[in-house]
Amino acid sequence: MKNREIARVLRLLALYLRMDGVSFKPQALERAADGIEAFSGDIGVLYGKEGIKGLEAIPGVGRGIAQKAEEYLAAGRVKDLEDYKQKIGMDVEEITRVEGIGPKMAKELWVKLKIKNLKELEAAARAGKVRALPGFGEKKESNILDGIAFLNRSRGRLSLGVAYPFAKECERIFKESGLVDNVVAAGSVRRMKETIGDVDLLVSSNNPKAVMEFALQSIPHEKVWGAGETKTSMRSAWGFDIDIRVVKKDAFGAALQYFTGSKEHNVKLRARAMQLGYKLSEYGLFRGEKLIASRTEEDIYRALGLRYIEPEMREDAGEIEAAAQGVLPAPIGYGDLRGDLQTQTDWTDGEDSIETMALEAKKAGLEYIAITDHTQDLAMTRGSDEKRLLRQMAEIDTLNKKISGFRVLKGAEVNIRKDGSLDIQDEVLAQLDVVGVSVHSLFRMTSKDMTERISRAMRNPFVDILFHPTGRLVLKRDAYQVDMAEIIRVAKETGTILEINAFPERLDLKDTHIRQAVDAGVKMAIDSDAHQKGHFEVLRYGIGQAKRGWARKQDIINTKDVAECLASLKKSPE
DNA sequence: GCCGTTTTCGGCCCGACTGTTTTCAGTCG
Repeated sequence: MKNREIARVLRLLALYLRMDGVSFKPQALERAADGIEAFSGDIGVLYGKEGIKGLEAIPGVGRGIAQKAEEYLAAGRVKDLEDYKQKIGMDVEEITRVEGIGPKMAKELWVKLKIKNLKELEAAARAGKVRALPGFGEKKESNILDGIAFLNRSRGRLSLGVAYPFAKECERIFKESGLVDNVVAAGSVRRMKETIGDVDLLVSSNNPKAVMEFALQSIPHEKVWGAGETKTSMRSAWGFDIDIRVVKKDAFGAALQYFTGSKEHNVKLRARAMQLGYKLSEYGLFRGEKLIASRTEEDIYRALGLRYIEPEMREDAGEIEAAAQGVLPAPIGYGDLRGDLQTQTDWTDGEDSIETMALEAKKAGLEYIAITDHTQDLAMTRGSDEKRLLRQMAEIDTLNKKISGFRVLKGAEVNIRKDGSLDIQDEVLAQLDVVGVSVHSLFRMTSKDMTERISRAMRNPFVDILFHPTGRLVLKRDAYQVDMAEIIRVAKETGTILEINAFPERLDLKDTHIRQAVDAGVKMAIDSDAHQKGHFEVLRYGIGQAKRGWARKQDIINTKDVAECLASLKKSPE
């Protein structure tokens, strides 16, 4: 599956063109990259079947870009891009990851200082060489160092949204090989951690040698770190490391438990085993030489006197103690959501129509969605004012008469202004089914000001849900300064729902905040924040975080049917 | 380079913020 590789190539080419000051072409390339990434099929297969014409059917892809995709599929490279790489010896992808540095400044850094990578940029900034460049200055230089420090903290980690699909793709490749009894991507992917260091693929087979050979052939990779009889490590073509381990069928459960981690969970679990007179390892649970359990994880936990602990909860956050006392809550399950309370459409920055989104959500097994397009302050998304919002509401009424067995709710993602007021009048908010609010500007306030700003919005009697409450972007930007304990307290006091935004670059609330909200008895909603029809699948990442935060089905309002869900929102005053 | 209830050429999301400026370019969302 080369969709993502091709999208990456197109985006990189766009970056180089921007450095050269080329206009419009970069947008076209980026749009095409979006289209290719959103395309549900395998672009290689599509090309094999329908050729260039097939590629051109993807939104944003015309003749020119289709030919680039063709070139990549055939040769694994695109000449235009290789020429640029030849000419500009800077890792532009890496440099522009620093917040505040775009293609133009990257070019300046290359031309004037011959900076090739992050390390050299950091050195130059420390030496005070960056501030001297035109358009740069002291403040910019210090922001660059901050940005690099943030990147270093997350170095080498991938977002769950990138790693998970590839982990599943690897599982599929092995399943279809016919060589294995079982295959599971263990490690932090299985625990649904928000970022992933590497992927541990665990395979059971009686023919390890064949499996290892198959791995080297079938997983696209750049480099092999080591290839032995039962373990192969490589740097995948997707840019992260994969370990593939083969174990015997009888020991699969023990190995799965061991390689799923977390390390801290396992340390505590082994200590418990020791106290009970056992020894626990990746080969099984033993009493002396005698094997007690190894076939399944359930067998092992049961033998240790524990209720089964789901992978997402294995972080040594009190789960072993709770399981031992029989008070570990059963977390929400992946099939429990019945609705989605945040989606965007082509009325603003989404790509698909209200109807397309509704039909796709229905196909994904949901019973209702709220349409929550942006409001007027977000001019760049063509956010709605009151008048346009009313028109959209009328359109939704018409649509609901047309679709059966599904309900489209009228909503909005209303902007919270600097002083905590909203950019839509209360009279119109009163007519919406779901009012979400969120912060989209002025992130650099003091914690006190930001907390007051958001609290004031939550106190509005028409406001139902606080969307992505902390504003963080995974691996990209820290949360704004805000007192979450106070936000949770005000949510409880006002009956405001807190969102678990499932979009992998947000995952906001994060797991630890979810746990705090659960403890405080605050209700939450898991939303996709879908911007196109293919995005409903991200809900699983939100559910994963909810599990990590010990949220039960009853803590999440969109596990209920539409009537009960609406009843969980604030009652709009008459 | 794409695309078309503005349709085969001529547009392309656009306003706020930041840090650098003395009138603005670059970045971000």
